Amino acid sequence: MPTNKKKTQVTASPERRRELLATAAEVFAAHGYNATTVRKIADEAGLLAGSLYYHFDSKESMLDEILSTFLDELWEGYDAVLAAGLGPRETIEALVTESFREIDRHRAAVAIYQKESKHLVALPRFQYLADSQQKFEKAWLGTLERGVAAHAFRADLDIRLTYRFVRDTVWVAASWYRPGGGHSPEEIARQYLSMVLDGIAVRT
Amino acid sequence: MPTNKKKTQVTASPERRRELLATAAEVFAAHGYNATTVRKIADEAGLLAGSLYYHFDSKESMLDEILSTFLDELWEGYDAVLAAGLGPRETIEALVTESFREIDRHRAAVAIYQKESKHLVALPRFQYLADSQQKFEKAWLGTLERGVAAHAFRADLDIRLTYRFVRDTVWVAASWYRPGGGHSPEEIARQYLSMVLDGIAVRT
DNA sequence: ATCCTTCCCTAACAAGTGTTTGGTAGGTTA
DNA sequence: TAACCTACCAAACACTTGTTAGGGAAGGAT
Repeated sequence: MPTNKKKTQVTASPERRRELLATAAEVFAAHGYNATTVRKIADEAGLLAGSLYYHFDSKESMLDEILSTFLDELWEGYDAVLAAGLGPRETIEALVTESFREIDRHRAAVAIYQKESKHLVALPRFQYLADSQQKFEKAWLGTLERGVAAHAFRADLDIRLTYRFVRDTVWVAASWYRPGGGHSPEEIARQYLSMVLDGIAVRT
Repeated sequence: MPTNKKKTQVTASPERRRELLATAAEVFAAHGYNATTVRKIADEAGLLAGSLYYHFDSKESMLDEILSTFLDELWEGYDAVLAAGLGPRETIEALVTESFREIDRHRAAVAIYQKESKHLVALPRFQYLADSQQKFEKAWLGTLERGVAAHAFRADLDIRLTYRFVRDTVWVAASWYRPGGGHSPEEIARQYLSMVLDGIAVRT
């Protein structure tokens, strides 16, 4: 959650920044960060490569700003859920629903995060990714443990495995989810929760 | 399943090829295909960049060979399962178990497939990726539908959403799975199936 | 009219990219 | 010994990469 200070040596309007970051995020998500040239971003945005450096001081800083603003918003939602004092099952439900809402709002950023965070975590500049991941694990794993203790969740499952499955399946949805594509985030969350909580098999 | 013909203008020993492909796959999986330079692969393998071109005719052809051999082996296993004439639930169980076995055997290739297949599908050279995905969807979706018809699986879930969830959750495991890390593929499959089929909530 | 700020362009840079060409050490075969 | 093959190296190639420097057009403020 404590992300980076955004020092840009420029007077620029924040509106234009957001526009450019949005198209950059789109391209990053579509082709991957490394495969994305700064010229391709500029092309998509309708200006020349060098002109991007009026708004940002490097390609990496664009990525940085995309990811950090996404994580800031994500934790705003998560913290609200965690502070609500819900029971374990209700907390899981709220976290999942909130996650799908974030995917809806930051589809590109989530896709980038999914693909690149594994390498970026090593870089000092992206330290906040490691922090976020740790906080993330603590929240989810803690809730699952609380649920097992309260006999809301089964005790015979490996809790770390369960955590990984739940976590990954939520976020990979960003790779196929398209806003306005028939399913609302809440609808997807409902279906997903129904499957994870109750299973897909018919109860006998 | 019908993959590429492997024309390499060289008399080379297939043993050395497999060695080099294995290290290339490792590097691709760790840093991503585009971020991986051919010099880094050569470095890791203990030779110079140009020497790789004695064994392969391009960086892309290495990727091609890695993915196609993986998919060939995968479909060998899948086809055997699908031809066994099992019931829907047993088919799902067998497919999931087989998938985790493939992740165990081809961890690097699966990780690469996960990250890169989305872009590669567009390239004519990797047409077989699209074919495989279609066949994959047909097998899984068909089995799920069969299960719903036979009252083995719940009828109130969106079957396409369920398919995506199940599919993704299986394969993302490649991002954290490490062979010889406490959990065998069969153990992971068992836990995963228990969760997906019966849910994590306590039955009331 | 002058100045200043904002936003972009032109043109180039140094480094790194995948790939090719020609050569060569060392073992195998004739 | 001579010819040959395998597997590599050394050095360069053409191109792409992220980034920078200097300039200029448009418009508001003075």
